[in-house]
Amino acid sequence: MPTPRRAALPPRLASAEPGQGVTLADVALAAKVSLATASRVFSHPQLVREATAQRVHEAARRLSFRPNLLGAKLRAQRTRIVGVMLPTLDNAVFAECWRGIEESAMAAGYSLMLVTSNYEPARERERVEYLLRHRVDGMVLTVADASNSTVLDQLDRESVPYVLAYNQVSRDAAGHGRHSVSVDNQTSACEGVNALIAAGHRRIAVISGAFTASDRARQRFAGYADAMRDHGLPIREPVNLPSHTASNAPQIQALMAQPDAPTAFFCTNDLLAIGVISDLKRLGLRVPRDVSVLGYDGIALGALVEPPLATVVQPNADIGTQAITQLLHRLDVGSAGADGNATLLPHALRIEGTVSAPAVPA
Amino acid sequence: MPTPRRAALPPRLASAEPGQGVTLADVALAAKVSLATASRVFSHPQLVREATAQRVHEAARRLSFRPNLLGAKLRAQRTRIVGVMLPTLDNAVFAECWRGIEESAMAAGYSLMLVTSNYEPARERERVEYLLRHRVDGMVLTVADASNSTVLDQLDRESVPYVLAYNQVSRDAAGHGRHSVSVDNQTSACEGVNALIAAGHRRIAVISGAFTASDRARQRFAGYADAMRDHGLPIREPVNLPSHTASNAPQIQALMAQPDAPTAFFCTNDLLAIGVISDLKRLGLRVPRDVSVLGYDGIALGALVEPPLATVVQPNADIGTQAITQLLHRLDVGSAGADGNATLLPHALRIEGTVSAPAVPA
DNA sequence: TTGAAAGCGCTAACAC
DNA sequence: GTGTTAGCGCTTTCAA
Repeated sequence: MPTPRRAALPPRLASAEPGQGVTLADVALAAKVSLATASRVFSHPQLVREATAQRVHEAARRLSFRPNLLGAKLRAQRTRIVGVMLPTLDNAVFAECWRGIEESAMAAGYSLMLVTSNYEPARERERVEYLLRHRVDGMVLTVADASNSTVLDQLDRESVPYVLAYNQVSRDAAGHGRHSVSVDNQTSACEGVNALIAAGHRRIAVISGAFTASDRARQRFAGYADAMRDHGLPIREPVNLPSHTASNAPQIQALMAQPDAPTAFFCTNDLLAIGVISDLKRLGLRVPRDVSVLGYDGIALGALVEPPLATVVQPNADIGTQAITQLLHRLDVGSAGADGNATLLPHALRIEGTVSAPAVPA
Repeated sequence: MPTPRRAALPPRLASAEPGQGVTLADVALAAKVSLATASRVFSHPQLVREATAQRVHEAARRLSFRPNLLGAKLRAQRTRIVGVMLPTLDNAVFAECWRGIEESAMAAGYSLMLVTSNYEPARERERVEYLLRHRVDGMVLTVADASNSTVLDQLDRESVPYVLAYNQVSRDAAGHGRHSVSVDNQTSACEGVNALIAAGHRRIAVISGAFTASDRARQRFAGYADAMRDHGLPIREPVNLPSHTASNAPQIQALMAQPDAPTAFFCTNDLLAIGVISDLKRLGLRVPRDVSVLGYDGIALGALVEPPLATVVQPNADIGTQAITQLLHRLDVGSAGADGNATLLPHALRIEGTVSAPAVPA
């Protein structure tokens, strides 16, 4: 029979589970110190004498004391919880990013609360409100469109610290104070398309996710346009595909049936690229022999398929790590007033596998 | 200048942000009701007169009141937070599962806290302790090995409600009271391999993740063994690959160089299968013409590649949905004593694409 | 270095 | 229906 704690505790379930119901007060009592001292042992060890701390630790161990973070958070008016909002985990880009975030946050003693927005602004608002109710100290998020986002406006208004991941805020936005961590979408996309051009392609089409759902897609298309313009090549209208997972053979087929069918595709993300490659294969076309395909993202999976996916690589885990690190730094140091800075992480080009010279040099 | 709230609030930062610092007491004051009534308006609306409720809502709106969940949770001794521990999000299986979990939990008014264990028992223990400190009401988790898991033992000991996802607890474990939601790994794997055999294959090899890191892998191998034994075919030692992402061409090559090289591979997960297919292609082998490959998981990506990945499909989002639903039901109804029940969800076979008859009928 | 005491924001008896 | 009151578990002045 477990030692009965406390004389009588009517509304509390008399649990036999260790840790359950054992409070800091119990520990203090057992260690014959005050509640305050017991608390200090855990939050400000340097303020308490070594011997005393030992006694408290010992008592805590004996009672299987497990701190109730709720009490601490409520009182401290700081939750040490960071809210994370990502569009979806179904795209490996964000799953990889999460890994970076989780690792760094845990190491820094912060907790996380993850929500996904599914690229929908309405859901973004709902989820952000949810995070706010949990009194997260700050947020790391990727929004559909950073340049026109009601959630970001709200966060700014309420001065909730946050760092954007993947969304690249324009440098000249003049003091909106938005922090972001991303690659340079436009420049990197431009370089990718340049590589396509260097390989001999002149008829290059863009397959993209919905522009409204992703400012990245827009920026990457702009990079494509830059490259084409720089080389005096015709800029084609992008093909906006709604979803990653559906087969879009019809659209691709229509494109390939035209007399000036593209010899290369630039897809604004890797998942799209993988789908396009399959669609091309189903049309009897070989990649890269008949058509080249360039993706964007650098998800691990791309290196796993054969031929490996040519792509513009962004450091996904790093983006997460950097974003959370910057946020935690701001939270800890409290440089809330610091002006927004857009961190640009280096990207890389992986031009191989699904990209080669066009069959018939244009 | 914003209307100053409260006479003086020394330690509190006089913030101009809406919602920040506005408490239920402020709302009660503004609505000229007691704190208790204000609280009831939100938690037990049926206990308060309509007109009063209106006044409170109005005041809340005017003051931009945002409930502080921390206070509620601390007092209520129920957090309405569920901890979720998954091995990794890098495998789409779990990312898809998360979607199901998030959707259902949000709809039911529960919050989530996600952690990943990376298949490491040590990290499982650490992360579970972390969740426990947050006083989650229960957990949905996938552990490396459910039949030998210190975290599960701990959870049982502390009678923390939980439901396993993917881990399939043996039915005859006699009252350990473990709840789980999964497909029948062994049976489904057996069926998959049977399909391979039906297609004409007799030399079938298994490529698997580390058995120690996944009880599912072991169960699926057992299913393979069943099928082979049933047909009087030789059971081969499994090839255990450490990671999903690395190329394992050497091992595959060695296998294929043998005189009795397999004509088909059964991979215990889809990611592995995709890697194996690439490795085979790099060896100059065509899939499925020269070698067939069967995966396991049914991740969306598998249908996206060409040829589509033949696989044993499990309902990933459903596994998440069911697991969380069962847990929430237990939390709400409180049938804590109910004996563990292993829910088996239906699987499906997708035999096409990467599986065909062997080139040289054995 | 330690203790006493006052809450953080909210809910839930218990009265009226 | 509504108000009064007593905390949930913890941190943190302020004194000693």
